[in-house]
Amino acid sequence: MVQKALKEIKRGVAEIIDEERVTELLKNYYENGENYYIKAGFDPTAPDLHLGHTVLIQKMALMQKYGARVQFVIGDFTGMIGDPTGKNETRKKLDRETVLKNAKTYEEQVFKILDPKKTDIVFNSTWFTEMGSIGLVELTTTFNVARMLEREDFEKRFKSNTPISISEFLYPLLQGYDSVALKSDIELGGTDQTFNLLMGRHLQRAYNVGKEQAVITMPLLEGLDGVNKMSKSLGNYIGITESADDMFGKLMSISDELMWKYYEVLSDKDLEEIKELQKSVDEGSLHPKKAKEMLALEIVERYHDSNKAQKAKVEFDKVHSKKELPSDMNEYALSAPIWIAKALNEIGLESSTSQARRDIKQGAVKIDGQKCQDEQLQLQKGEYILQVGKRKFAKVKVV
RNA sequence: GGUGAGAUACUCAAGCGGCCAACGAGGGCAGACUGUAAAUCUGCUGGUUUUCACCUUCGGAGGUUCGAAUCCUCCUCUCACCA
Repeated sequence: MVQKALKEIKRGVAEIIDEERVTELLKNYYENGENYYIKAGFDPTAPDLHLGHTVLIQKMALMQKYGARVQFVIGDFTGMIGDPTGKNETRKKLDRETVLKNAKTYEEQVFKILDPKKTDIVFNSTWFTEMGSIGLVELTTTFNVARMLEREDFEKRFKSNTPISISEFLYPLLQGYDSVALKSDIELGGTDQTFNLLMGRHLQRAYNVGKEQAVITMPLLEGLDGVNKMSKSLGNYIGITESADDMFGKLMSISDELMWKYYEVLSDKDLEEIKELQKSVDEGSLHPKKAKEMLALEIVERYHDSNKAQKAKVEFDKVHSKKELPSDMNEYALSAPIWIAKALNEIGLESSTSQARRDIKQGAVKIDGQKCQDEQLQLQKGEYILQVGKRKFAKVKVV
């Protein structure tokens, strides 16, 4: 049992630090029915969860089946500082109300995956406001600058004389202290978090918590561009609250190479099964598009349902493969006569009339399926279907 | 605290009195090709009830000039070096 659980847990992870401890926890669960705590921290500023986050959350959901209780930490205190991982800009301060609102949004999204009965949502300001400045200074004595500079990005910045603020040094300490306050058994995070996660171990020792958390890191999911990690600010993400059609479409647009990575970290299929698929594609017996469709269906199903997923697929084929019109389009009413460029701008298909003119010149604009050649065209009374590029459609009634 | 350098469109980055709505690269959008892929090639990438025209943009505020992103003054902010 333990081995089977461990095997499933290990799937797709980047690294497990202290695997023995994980084994022990599982054993204890199966033999004595004791639960254990897994922790993961989330930034209170970005409540829009995307598939990149789900890699982590799914892993936690899986572990909930094997006796884990999830400590879902909302970093409302640490959020004020901003994680220096990567090149973040200074954060805006968030007021209490916004934080709570964001937390609510998290809950709604996260319980699509996690089991609410086995999840505790906690705010780290709870213990940090209690800690006080003396406590904070004590916290800083547990670590030294040289070790802090071992962190790769700090080291780089230090060597290149890029400023590092003291508060940035505080961040890993604070995040690590969460594990002390919560007495976590395991902490999960992305590979870029490794240093911060290990800090939890260090601090648990320093504060004599009586245990040291194991660390599980998950690979970072590349975004739709296949290069950068999935993030909201880069706009290369698939949000879990997006409509079935959008989700399906976005998944279909990833490159074939990226598809296999997505399979590995996002799909519930066995690794062997995925290998089989990949083999059939390589041999040519399975069209890569088919393989991608299966992936897209699986994921859309997870966040919607199989019915909607099927519909999204049918719709997708209709619009893109057969080049037919989508079944629902936004409808607009305009008064006649109206200049075509103006109309496109008004209904939001184009950002300006100048842009509309450019697109018309390039042949990107279609009216009722016919390329629009005349940028001066006036739309007279009647109903038209306007299209810009391959994906933007609208129905317009001119009266 | 002292000295020097810089601030240009989504990002990086040219331009240093008229030829500048501003080179180039990345990104984005569109077209061709396709599997709405990827790769590749091509075009576009301030705005305007209408474009061989007009209007607004080069950190901010003034000034010089027929004319300024370019010169001068002050301010704000960044960065580097020294202390």
